Amino acid sequence: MLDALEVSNGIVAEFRRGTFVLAVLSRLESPQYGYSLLQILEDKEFPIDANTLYPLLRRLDKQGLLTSEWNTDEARPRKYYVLSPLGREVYENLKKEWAALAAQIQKILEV
Amino acid sequence: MLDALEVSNGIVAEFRRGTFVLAVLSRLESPQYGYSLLQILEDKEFPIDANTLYPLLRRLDKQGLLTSEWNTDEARPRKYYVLSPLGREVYENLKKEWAALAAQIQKILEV
DNA sequence: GACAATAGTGTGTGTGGTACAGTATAATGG
DNA sequence: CCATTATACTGTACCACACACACTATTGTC
Repeated sequence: MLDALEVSNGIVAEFRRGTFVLAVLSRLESPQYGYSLLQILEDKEFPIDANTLYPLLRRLDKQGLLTSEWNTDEARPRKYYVLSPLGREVYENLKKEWAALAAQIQKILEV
Repeated sequence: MLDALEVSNGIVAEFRRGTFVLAVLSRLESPQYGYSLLQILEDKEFPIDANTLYPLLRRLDKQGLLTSEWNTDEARPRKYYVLSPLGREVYENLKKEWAALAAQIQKILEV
C-alpha cells in the first residue's frame, strides 16, 4: 500500500511534467546543448532527468519549435538547440497561458 | 504545418492535464457525483471533458484517494465520490507542492 | 413521440515520460 | 598509464494516462 507522500509525489511529478516544455523553452533564447541545459536547470532548482530532456529536445526540434546544429569545432561534438521563430512565438504564448492557469488554480484552491 | 496557436494549445493542454487531479480533489471535500463535478468545474472556468473526468474518478477511487458510493434513493442512480482520509492528506500536500512549483516557474520565467 | 439533458460504463488508441542499453571521447586520480 | 568519472549524446521499448468512441438507460421538455 502506498502512503500519502508516495502518492503525492507521483501527482507532483504530473504537475512538473506539464511544465518541462516551458522551462526548456525559457532557457533557449540563446543556444544551448543538452548537457548544458541539464546543468542550467539543475542550478535553477528545476532538475530534469537526462532521459526526459534528450527525447524532449528531439521532439521540440521535430515540431519546429527549435532549430538544431552540430558543433564539431570544439573538443567534443555538441548538438546546439535554439528557439526558432515559431518557438519564440509559442514561448510568448505559453508565458501568458501559464499565468492564466496559475490564476485559475489559485481561485479554485481558495474557496 | 501547425501554426503557433495550435502548437501552444497542445502544450497548454499538457499544463492543464497535470492539474486535473488537484482541481478534482479540491471539489471533493463534500460528496459529488461525476456529472455535478463536470458542472461545478465548468462554472469555475476549469472545464474538464467528461471522457477525462469519469476515468479519472475511477482511478482516484482505485488508488484510495476517494471513496465511492452509489445513491439509488434519488430519481436517478448516482455514484457519489468524496475524499478519503488518505485523499485529504494528499490534497493538503498537493496544495503546498503546487505553490512551490508555481514559485519555481515564476523564477525561471523572470530571468 | 422526439429530442435534449442527465449519468454513467467499457474499451481502444496515441502521446509522451521514463527506463535501459549502447556508443564514444575527455579529464582526473592513483 | 590505467581505471574511473564526467561529458554528450542516440535508439528503442514500455507503461500510464488523457481522450475518443461506442454504448446503455432514464428523466424532463417541447
